[in-house]
Amino acid sequence: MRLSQDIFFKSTTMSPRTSESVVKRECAVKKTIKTMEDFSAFVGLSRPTVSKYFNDPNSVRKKTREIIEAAVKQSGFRPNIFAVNLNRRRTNILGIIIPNSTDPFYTALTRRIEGIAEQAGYLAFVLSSDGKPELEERAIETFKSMNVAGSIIAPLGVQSHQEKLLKLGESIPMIYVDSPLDTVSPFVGTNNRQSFQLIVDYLTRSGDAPCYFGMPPVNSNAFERREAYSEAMERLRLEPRIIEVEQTANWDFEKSAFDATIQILRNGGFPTKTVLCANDRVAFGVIAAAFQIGVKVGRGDDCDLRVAGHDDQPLSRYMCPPLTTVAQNYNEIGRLAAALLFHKLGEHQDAKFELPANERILLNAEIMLRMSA
Amino acid sequence: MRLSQDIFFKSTTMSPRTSESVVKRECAVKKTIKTMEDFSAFVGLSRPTVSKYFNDPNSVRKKTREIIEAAVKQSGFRPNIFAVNLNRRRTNILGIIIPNSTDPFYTALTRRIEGIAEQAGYLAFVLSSDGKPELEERAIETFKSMNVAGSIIAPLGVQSHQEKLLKLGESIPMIYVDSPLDTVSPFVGTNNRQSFQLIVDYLTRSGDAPCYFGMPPVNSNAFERREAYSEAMERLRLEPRIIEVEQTANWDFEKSAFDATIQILRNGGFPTKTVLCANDRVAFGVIAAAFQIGVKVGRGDDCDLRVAGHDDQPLSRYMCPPLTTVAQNYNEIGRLAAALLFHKLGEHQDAKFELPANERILLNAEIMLRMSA
DNA sequence: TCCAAAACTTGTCGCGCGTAAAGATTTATT
DNA sequence: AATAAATCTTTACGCGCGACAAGTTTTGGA
Repeated sequence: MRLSQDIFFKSTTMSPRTSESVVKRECAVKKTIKTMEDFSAFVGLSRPTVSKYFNDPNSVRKKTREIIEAAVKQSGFRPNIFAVNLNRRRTNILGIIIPNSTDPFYTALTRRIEGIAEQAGYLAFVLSSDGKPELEERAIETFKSMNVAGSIIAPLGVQSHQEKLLKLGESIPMIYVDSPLDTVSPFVGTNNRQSFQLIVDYLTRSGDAPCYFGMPPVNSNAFERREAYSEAMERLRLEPRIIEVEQTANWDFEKSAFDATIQILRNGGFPTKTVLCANDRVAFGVIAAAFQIGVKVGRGDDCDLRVAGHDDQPLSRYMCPPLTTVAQNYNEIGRLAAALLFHKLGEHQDAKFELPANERILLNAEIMLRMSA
Repeated sequence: MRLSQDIFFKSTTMSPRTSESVVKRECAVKKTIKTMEDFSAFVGLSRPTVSKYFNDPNSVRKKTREIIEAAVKQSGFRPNIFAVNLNRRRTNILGIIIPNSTDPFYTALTRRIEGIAEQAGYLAFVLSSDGKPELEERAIETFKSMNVAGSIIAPLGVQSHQEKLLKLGESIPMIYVDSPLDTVSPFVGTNNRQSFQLIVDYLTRSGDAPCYFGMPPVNSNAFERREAYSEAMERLRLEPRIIEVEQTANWDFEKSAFDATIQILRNGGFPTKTVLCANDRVAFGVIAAAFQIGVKVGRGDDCDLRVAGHDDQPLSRYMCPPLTTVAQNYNEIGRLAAALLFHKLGEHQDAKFELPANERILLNAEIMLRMSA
């Protein structure tokens, strides 16, 4: 055992290599171990070695690793995050920005990414732009001041301060999810064309052709999905019927859809007996309004209206009636966004990862047939 | 103007006090300002003065403040978060732990706290324990390694590693929300006794006395609410009727309630025509199951079953039928938790804040009468 | 047994900033 | 105009750790 003698408590009291009583040792642990210096004295190794371990456990000998791990378990020591990241070439922080922290779609996506990040040794820091471009900008600046290793962003789209985002993108790798910022930046999301063709096809075959109930123009999906609907309809040589909705970037989808539907149903109803909504939350509003007006939603003979959504929110299957929708694969979106980011960071990927040349990934969606349409 | 001459770009090229062309200045900005040293040279002030400004803008003269603020706006400079927090007595980070990141109740609460924290100059770091005690523990250790100034935690309760939490509580101020960790730690939450008395009273007056449909035992609310229901019933000299549900700590409330309800309705139905659920998400599951079985939910004469919830989730009003429930005031919970924390941190409070001696705050809930009961 | 490679050691520097002390300058007060 | 108070500047240190260099010990293979 090679222990320097200048730290009083070490050799006999604290080293896990000694066989002192656990009680006594734990006392010492609680009182003293604050820094990696303390900790390295505790384990009886030099600080650089311990530092190496924390940066890459495999960079030290197995025996050494086991000694350190035992000591970590015993003392609960963890390197100070600020000190670690102050002096690193690249921090181990990932920045995530979502536009709405109460929307289950984004929280589910976030959760997935957090998990992957943690496994890869990164800490995910999540900020919400809360639908406001200025908050999105603030979040970006926060991440810049944190020198994040990379960032995954679900942008506000048209409202986003594109220059700022692109400028940040120059200094750190950024991946966009959910809705693209532009036509060239790395992106992972759902193929709206495919998903809307899927649902339009189904609705058309099984009943009335759908009209389209849009979402507020909060991001580019609002436009893309409307276009995708129109294309799918034209492909079937049907005339698209788009319901005009309020064009303010309001994230309270349910409420605006509810209010609009009440108006519509009181003034002659929808142009067709089938309504395809831009997303599930819009559909929730439509269904609730129909219920309250007394219009029966569903695909039975006794029903007045079919309603379909898009996204497959966690609650969609528990609606009355359960919502027919298209499932966005947020697990895959999260996984691929993380994979794309790690690829740009030069991280080792477990599975073989085929990177599309243009760094843009569009995932297919899956139709969820339920009772609402 | 007192500018040291040892930094080439300063006086003529970069100082905002000079009247150089904006173009030229912006070039300089982009290229060079990385540290507070750079920035202080840019504004033509000393670094300690600039440092003082960032710690408390009011600690410098108004004129100085304006100069710095203009330069901040122009350069976008923000002090490196890691460096700032490495050397501070107390960091400006608040740690928030919630048990489920996809539950709108917690996300709404979190959002509120984030906003308040930001206004007070703190950065809220949110971690989810995802229902798992080991993740809750990890989160605590992460916060410890970040030396967070304070923490707001919605604990897993019985499952929580109480010792760890209490140990952390010794070194940093901690406030518990939603469900208490024990009977003495600072806490802000809803008064389950009051809220359940409210809804039980209402349900009893307006129809059948309710039976109680519990939530999985994920935290102490599960027990407290059941007790609160029983008390409210006994007060009315009615016999409590509690439906036995699966006793695993499963956060997929809707699914477990849905499955259980299907079973119940197929085997003779509920003991009474009114079901009071431990929370709204449970009620969602019950309502969905009733719908699919063909049992009509609502308070009309043509209805078979009344269902009430607790919490007033954002979607509750859009259920079919809209859910009668009790609204937890998460705005107030968030505000008071933050206020309590800031009080312990010795922060100045805007409004007068009456601190209860035992640091425990129970808020009354408000009944939301809708169509489901 | 010997030797080179691997793994460790000691020592030092600096990341970007907070903080404190001591001196210089500006501002407000009389 | 003179003086005190407020505000600034200069200088210096250290937070906890990553990174690197140079020296020492351990390890494993022939």
